[in-house]
Amino acid sequence: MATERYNPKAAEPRWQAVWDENKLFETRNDAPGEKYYVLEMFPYPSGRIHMGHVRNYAMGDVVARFKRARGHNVLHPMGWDAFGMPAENAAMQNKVHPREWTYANIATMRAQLKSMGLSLDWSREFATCDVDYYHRQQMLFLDLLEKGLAYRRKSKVNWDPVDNTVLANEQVIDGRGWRSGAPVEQRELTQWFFTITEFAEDLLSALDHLPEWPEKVRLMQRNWIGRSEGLLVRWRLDAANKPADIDEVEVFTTRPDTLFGASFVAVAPDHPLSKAAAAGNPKLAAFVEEARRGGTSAAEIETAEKKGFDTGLRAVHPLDPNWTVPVYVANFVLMDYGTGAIFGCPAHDQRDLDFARKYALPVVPVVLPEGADAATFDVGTEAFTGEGTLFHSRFLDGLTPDEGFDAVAKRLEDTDLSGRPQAKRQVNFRLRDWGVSRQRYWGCPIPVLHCEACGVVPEARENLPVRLPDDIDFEKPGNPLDRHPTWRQATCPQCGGPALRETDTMDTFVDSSWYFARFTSPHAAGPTDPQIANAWLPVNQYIGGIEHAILHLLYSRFFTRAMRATGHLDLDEPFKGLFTQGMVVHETYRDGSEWVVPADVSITEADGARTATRLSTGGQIAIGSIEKMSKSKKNVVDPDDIIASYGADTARWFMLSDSPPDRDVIWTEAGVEGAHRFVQRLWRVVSEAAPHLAGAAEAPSDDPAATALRKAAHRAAAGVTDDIERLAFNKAVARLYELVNALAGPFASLDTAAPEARAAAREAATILVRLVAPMMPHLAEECWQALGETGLCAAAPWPVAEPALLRDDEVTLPVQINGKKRGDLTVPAGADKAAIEAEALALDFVQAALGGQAPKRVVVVPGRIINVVV
RNA sequence: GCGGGCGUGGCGAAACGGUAGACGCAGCGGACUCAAAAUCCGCCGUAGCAAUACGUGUCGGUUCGAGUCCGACCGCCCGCACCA
Repeated sequence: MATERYNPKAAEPRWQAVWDENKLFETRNDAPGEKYYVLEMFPYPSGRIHMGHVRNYAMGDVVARFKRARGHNVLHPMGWDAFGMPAENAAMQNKVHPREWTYANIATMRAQLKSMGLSLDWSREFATCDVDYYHRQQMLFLDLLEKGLAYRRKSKVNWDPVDNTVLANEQVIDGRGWRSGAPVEQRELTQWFFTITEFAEDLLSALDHLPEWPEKVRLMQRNWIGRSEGLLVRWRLDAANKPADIDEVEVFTTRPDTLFGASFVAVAPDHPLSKAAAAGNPKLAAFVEEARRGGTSAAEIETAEKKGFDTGLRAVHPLDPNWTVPVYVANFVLMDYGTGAIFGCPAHDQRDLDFARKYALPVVPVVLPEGADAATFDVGTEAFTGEGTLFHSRFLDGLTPDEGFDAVAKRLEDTDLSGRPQAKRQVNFRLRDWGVSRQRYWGCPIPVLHCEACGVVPEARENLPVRLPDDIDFEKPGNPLDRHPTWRQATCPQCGGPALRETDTMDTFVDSSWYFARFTSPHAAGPTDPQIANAWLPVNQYIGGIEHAILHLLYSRFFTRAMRATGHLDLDEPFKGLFTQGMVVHETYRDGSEWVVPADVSITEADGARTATRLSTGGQIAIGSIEKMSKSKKNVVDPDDIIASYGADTARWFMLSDSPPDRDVIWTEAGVEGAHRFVQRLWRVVSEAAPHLAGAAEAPSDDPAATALRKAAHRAAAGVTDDIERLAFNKAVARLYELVNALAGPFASLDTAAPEARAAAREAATILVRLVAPMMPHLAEECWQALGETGLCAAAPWPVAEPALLRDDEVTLPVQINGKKRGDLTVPAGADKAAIEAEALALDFVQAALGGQAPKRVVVVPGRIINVVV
């Protein structure tokens, strides 16, 4: 009997409407069931969704639907990371207000997401540019300010000359702005900062307690935080020619054990000592000036030649008052790491060695590699940084570097030259405070005022929100808030006098650092309802791209701690489980120098060679490498097109099949068609069987055919459950193909089957449909209905496998001779080793291999294998 | 340079130390059809008619047994990189 083909175009909107009407995915905070919070990184409303979104949200939706079916109270919200530069760029290019542009994009993208049939709670939706949201963010800012977690200081900043704004260190990639790609310059500005460094130690050590995070991400964060243990050591300046008001220079070192190999001290160009020394030395002043300016771009700094200038000053060795070393100003010493001063031990640090060779400074090895001869050991052009034994080091001789570290620390901590210890242990971090000031319009205004009388004053809470003005112009570069005629004018909440508003807005990474908390009570008067937020958080499963491994995830971890400090949350870690999915990649096509979109390309295959024809011209074009879908290479496939021609279920299924979710998936037309074939096949198998299942008996019988069906279904249930639990969607997909393959034959002959066999078939069909439902929810509803099941499949409980059906009565074991498989042996499931061994040894081919001899050894692993060693 | 990951058919990939290649894509053969599409059945690592042999980047090791564990090397991908 032929059935109608499944028509997703009709079915998908219909089921989406039914779910909506039933408010199936609206989550009540007090609903029964263990809470489970699934979250995918919310999108930036750039205009349209792309395949990366489809993959991300398909995965999250599988988890959400699965957990819901398992009886959890699932929170699965969606919102918009809506502030940011592209809206301003659009405003400049198209004369459209950023707000209009943003909300129009949101409307488009919301409709696209809805067409995917995601089980989202849209009642909790918000955009970070909603006044409601940034109002709460301003409250948070004032709380942070009050607690000393936000502060203002003058600092060198990364200035993006194209976007005309400041960038955080994290936003500078290879010396270029992460968004504009322009070489970043260094400028000095007064900026707002969050004290992320206060939490450095905790942010680092807590990584050890995030077992459900990818090791890769934890490692990247560890490196970013960059903890190093060292010693602060004060070097007195030789009294002979020191500057009047500076007596000493403090250096930070992680290798105090190599102090006896010291041959110079170097300070940063910005160091007070540089300035003092340059005062009476025009040449030095010129060097300092050049070094400070020298290469404003970070890229230049990295490749810049390492240069120094001898100040003529001498520093006294902390362990020998009669030993002095020259003090240099060096362009590679950074003022904002450690103390801005180092001592150089050329033998055991490559950079110091290069420097010493260049300026003819002594190179004295003090760590002897194992096996080397103390009398002859010398470093050539390569510094020795390995383990060994200290020598040429007086009281440290014979110690290991670690022991030497401790010995020096002890000696200098105790030494008391001027009423203070000469050194102290210190832990330094590479992590810097998070600069959040942005000189942009389309962001959350920083709610402070500048009063001539009172200085920087927080806006009064009753005056919040500080709203963005609507009437702005983007005719000129720079920050439109700065030149707004009236917006800046305000009243000082302290003295009542006139004050000017801060015109910096917050980095958009602030917006995304707490949105997951806001979702738990999106209408709360404060930033969160702490009780509700604490009940939902941490997010059980967070899913997004690896590109956020440092920025967004580190900021969110900090913000969660900051929100704890300000009483809005009571936890440290926002995301218990993190999954970073791979990208969607596609072949590229090129017509001469022009990239061609896949929709304009037809691929033909003959004799293993593939040729591409451009549809619009009929000409043959080149097939290029497989790359991340991007507008620049035009290798993008629009999700709308796919959904229109195949349906959302096909797109979802394809995204989940084939590639493991953490790896890149290659989007191919053939793959999508394969996925769609399965959609139709599943529909055919179920819908053609359905009429025969209506009259099924209540209980399945235990005849072999019925049991085989039941076993197949229950095994798949156990396997798919396990796979989804581990986010191995590709394996779950494979298992479902297997199940359908196993059911198709028996289902085709149901018209002659006994009622009991039909009962087994019915059970298998309902299990199959429910297993498929998280991935292809519309098709599942359609099948569910065809099977005559009541209620919605999306509300049906997850199938539970019966353990009895997962066991076999008999097992077939491979029999190996000397580790090579030579045959099989079928034994009862519970057979003991001795019985199996006896049976195996009686096999013809085993006897033949033995040739009358006794086996050297027989390995029997019940349920696994038999290996006869002859 | 440092750190991490990965190398398995034509392709995407499976495989608690236990039958390598499940499942899908592509391909090949057949059925149905006037024909095509769709669908169904079968084949599909290499060599060989076959029995069989050889096969998980290379070389070595551990083991009754290695894609999996250990060592060395080769290649690719990703992250970080004046951090004292």
